[in-house]
Amino acid sequence: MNSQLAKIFLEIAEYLAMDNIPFKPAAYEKAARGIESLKKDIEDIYREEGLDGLEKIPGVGKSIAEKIEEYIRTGKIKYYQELKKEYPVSLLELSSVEGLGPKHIKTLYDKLEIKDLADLEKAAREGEIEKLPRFGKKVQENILRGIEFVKAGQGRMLLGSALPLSEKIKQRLEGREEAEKVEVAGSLRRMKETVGDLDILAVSGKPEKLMEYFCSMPEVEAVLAKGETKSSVRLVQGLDADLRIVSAESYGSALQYFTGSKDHGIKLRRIAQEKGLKLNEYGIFKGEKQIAGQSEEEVYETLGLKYINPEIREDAGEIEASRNNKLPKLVNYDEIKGDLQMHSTWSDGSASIREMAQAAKKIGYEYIAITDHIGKLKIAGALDEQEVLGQWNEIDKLNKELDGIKIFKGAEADLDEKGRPEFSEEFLSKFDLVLGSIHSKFRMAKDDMTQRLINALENPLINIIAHPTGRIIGRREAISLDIEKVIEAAKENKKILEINCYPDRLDLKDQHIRIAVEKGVRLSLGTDSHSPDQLPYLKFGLAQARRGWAERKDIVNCLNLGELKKVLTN
DNA sequence: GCCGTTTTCGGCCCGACTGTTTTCAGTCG
Repeated sequence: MNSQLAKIFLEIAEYLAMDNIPFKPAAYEKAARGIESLKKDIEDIYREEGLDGLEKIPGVGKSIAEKIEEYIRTGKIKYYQELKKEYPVSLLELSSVEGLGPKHIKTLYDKLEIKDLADLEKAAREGEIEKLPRFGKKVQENILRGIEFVKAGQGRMLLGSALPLSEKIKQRLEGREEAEKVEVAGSLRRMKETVGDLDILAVSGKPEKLMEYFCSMPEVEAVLAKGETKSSVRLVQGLDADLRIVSAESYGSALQYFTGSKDHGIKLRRIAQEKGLKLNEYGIFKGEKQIAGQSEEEVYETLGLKYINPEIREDAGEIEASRNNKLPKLVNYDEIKGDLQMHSTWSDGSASIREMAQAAKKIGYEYIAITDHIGKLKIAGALDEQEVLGQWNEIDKLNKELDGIKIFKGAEADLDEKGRPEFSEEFLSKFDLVLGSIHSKFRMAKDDMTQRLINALENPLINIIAHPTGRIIGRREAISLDIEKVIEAAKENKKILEINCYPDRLDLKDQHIRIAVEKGVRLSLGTDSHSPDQLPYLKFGLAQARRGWAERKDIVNCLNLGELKKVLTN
């Protein structure tokens, strides 16, 4: 419901922009972003708090709240349908083509009756588009290229894939003598779970040379735009990358500007205005004079703010917290002492327990939990009781033999439709820690599913709920769940919720983490590694934790061995 | 249409690049 509504409002924004109506498009876009980043189902908000609740959503006022109400009640929004009637075009589909905006789309419809991607492609191939006023041959070619890109289904890339790619490009640029400084900005620096493109910032005394190199890197498939300070390329990996070059005195303000988020930046510039200053990517200006901009710290300080970590720059209260000196002290990577979910060859992993433990020790961990699947279900080579005994035997031996790393006897127990672990209670009580997780019956009704997890949380034999919402980014929807009730149940039963670090899971996600943190529910980080090379996935889960405002005290992996044992036996 | 340490009206972030034009509209982030 949330993303459906967000899409409708984005489309309304496009319609209004087509007619050159000022300011309203930005208002609808902001409302769409506000709805998209909600922590709760918008239907629940409406049911519990009515129109007043809706108006509390950032960017939503009286008029849009009423439209949301109308949609929840009738499944339709009259205003939207009238716009749609006037211009029966697939707006979001068309505007997903790079370089195609509302004005062009209007012209294309008015002159050529182009309604969707198929119409667009046909007209472009037949050479109709270049004949239009203010269009030309190049526009037509760009449209055809853009259509290819959309059709290739290239959308956002997982953080887990984009981060290594950006590192590689960063290293390439850093290897050039004309590059004085290179940094990856954008949503990647904010460590969002997926990124739409790579934003790279550089300081250089010879920008032309660096631009030239950037546009000719082996990863570049096509150059979309090339200028003195800004270029844009399409990478063979199916992602766009932008390079912006600024001078050293503008580095901080440029980094701030290109890191975003959009709403965070807008609010900062408003604050600058209120102080009679101007903030842009080149610095903070008092009249013509630059008074800050070398470093991000300086930019925030000049605006009367404490430095804000990139992960929480979402205009979700961080600016107010910064002003009042109430920012969280975000959990750091060097505070992590172990990994609490991984698999071995005993179930579906590809490495032995010894190999996993040795790799973990090399990272510097104090402990790991081996959490192979157990139970009757044949998923992922689940162990039966006899096999569990064998595994414990091996873990006991390794714990005696290996110094400096403790291996916990863990298990990932499948939860049935009532939230019961499918394994004997006698055995479960002997594990050091038990993860309960859902691997089947993903489509239960919301109330039943919520109760399923609450039951599991009330079970004294279960310590942690693993990947609580079951989503797989880009492939599987999260289970239908009242997340607040689940978090509440975790609190009441003093249980732990997992942040699964696997790049396509990241579950709980940032917004859920923030609710858990606010309620004081403890969280665990588990990579769900199936081989040693996956242990570094921890940083992706940690990034989500930071995006959810988690501090050291919120993450059980920050406890030392003794402290953690105590928590697990409670 | 939204919003308020200039509050219920009058503002609304800011600049680079492209392509089609001879000064700028459109798009993007």
